[in-house]
Amino acid sequence: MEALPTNEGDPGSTSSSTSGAEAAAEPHTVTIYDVARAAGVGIATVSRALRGSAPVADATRAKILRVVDELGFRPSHLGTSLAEKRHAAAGIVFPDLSGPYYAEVVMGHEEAASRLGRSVLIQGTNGRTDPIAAARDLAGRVDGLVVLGRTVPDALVEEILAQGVPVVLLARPSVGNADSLRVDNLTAARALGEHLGTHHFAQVRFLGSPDSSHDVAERWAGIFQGLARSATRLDLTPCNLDEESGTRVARAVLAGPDRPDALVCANDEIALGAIVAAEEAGLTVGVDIAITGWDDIMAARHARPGLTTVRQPMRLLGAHAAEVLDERISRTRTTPRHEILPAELVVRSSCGSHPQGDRR
Amino acid sequence: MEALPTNEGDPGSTSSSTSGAEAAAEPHTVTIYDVARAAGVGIATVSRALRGSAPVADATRAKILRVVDELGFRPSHLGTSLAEKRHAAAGIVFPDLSGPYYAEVVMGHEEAASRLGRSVLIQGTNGRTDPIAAARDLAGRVDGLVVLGRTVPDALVEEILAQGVPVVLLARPSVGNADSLRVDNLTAARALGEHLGTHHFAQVRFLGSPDSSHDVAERWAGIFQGLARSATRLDLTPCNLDEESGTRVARAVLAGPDRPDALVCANDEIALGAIVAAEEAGLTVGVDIAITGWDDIMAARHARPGLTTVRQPMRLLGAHAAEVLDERISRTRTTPRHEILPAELVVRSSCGSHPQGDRR
DNA sequence: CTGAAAGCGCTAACAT
DNA sequence: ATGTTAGCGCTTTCAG
Repeated sequence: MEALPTNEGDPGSTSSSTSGAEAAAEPHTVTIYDVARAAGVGIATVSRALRGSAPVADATRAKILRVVDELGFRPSHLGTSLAEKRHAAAGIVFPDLSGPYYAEVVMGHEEAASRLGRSVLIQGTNGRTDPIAAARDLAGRVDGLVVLGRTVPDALVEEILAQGVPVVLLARPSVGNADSLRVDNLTAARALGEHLGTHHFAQVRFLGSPDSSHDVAERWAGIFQGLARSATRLDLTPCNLDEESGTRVARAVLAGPDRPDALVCANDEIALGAIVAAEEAGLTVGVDIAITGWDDIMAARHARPGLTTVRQPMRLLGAHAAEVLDERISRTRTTPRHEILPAELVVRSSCGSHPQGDRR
Repeated sequence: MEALPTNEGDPGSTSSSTSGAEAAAEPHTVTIYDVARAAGVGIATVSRALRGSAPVADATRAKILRVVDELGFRPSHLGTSLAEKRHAAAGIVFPDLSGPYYAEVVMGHEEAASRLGRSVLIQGTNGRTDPIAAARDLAGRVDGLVVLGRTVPDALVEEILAQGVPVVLLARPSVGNADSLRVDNLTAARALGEHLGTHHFAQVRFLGSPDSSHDVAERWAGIFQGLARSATRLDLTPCNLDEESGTRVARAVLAGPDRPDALVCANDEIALGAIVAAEEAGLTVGVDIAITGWDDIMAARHARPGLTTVRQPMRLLGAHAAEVLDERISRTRTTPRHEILPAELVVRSSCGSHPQGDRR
């Protein structure tokens, strides 16, 4: 297996031990006082020259800039922030096992927030002993917070809002006067349900736990509605949102009584896991059994058969959250905004239908 | 005194265990002074009671805690940090098109850093107009920085180190006395090369740009070495590290003269893109042509045929960086540490070999 | 146009 | 054990 030689006995000793002398003691960080003194002006003038908050004589400014450059002065963010009473940063909290979905949303957010001149702090709530404390702490270090899913309890959201920190809720019902962004799961789920109904499946099994997340609840409801008119039977088997759970649960479902001819999974990871289980059981996915996912993560389109799924605009969701948050932080808007982004049904061959956008 | 419930109706009320007086429009954020006054003590005592930095009489502490609760006091991170001269945060910079690889590393880092009591700031350098400025800015907001790839120029790394901010370099040659963490690309690449050589491929084509990244350079070198003893011919075609480029470049390569019977791609995304191109060309991957990737991202194992690749411990890389950085920040260690983590060759069927760890 | 000085909120001596 | 008082580094009146 992995007979890969780690590395030689040689512990990276290599390294340039540098000249040891210079790298060591940096006694005094350069402050605005140092610059002022060296330039023969007051600190206020330095501040003004650097941020252009007030007119400064050209000569003075030139001198200051030169000194700044010579001394390598970098204004302390801490000092600035304390004085300005703002962090120039936004935070984003995301839950549990962070799969591709959360990662995409976070990255999308970072890109947009960065463009808006705000740094972004991320905080997962995985193994955190106290996720509540972690979220509360984060709230104290940012000018605005994006909360993904049900990570943070409503009470805490209220508390954070009361502290004056704007909150944007993603994929979760609104709380207080927080903004919210969601994807139209219901419509897409209904479309998926109808699609399956049209193709005359006899027994559809939903893999997922509606009470574990609002998103999943909507998907389940939509599927239910979409199948309402057909003669299809619809059942539910609870399942966590990870691949391993998908495989395990699907394995049980396929081995049990009333074997369904379609597995509608709450997300792509479950579906990909289910595909493994189906193949194990000797079934040909897309022929003997239909399997669908949700999200359209990268692996969904590379799986064979291609996974029929519902595409969520993950990066956009994160990016849009940054914009919505920005309006609140900059007080451009003070009333809550609630938006619902559309999701798109992507039919590939895992559900046996005529593939569309699939390459096989 | 400051009870002026002038604001419009129905603020979330519920909230804290407060006496309800200050719930509405709080013009004045609760500071340590407010607590001290309300508790009839000095601010130092409040500080001591809250952080346990010195003994405080039980009665006093109790009173303070009660007041803190009533007023909903939360120490300002800004004030604390400025006084302590530390941010209690680490930063991580990652480059260009952030695919699954970077996301995994970042998430792994977040989890470990959080566990070490440090928040994490992320900074991509995608569309940033000025990535250098972005990185420099980040450096000013953290106690330590992780730099992924060649995002940040050496000179800037030196500058940041000189500011007294420890830096851990990931997948990149060390600079100054920064720590570095890398994956043993060379050994794994050699193993892959040998594997291919053993299977008697006639023409191997490497898809990737060795001069674009140190990692890619090592992979190319390793493949070269691994194939040295066989009669296999090895060529190189430059390619960016994304899927679309993979498809495009592979398309050209497969249509051109000297069609290779094996494509060794610099990462999984290129490989997945190449698979698309191969199938378009009517080739059966794993039979007519071998295709291999690098990283072992999620899609690699769900692709059909399963993608032969080299698994990088992505999350571990990020997590370990947090630990290495922590030693520097806490000054537990002052000499640079350079580590090389092992990578693992994962043979699946995309290279035509007997699958291992593949489900088909 | 520029300087002195008063904060921003908190920690940590230094005195009691 | 606890209060007083300096900072931490910067922004911003308030006076020239």
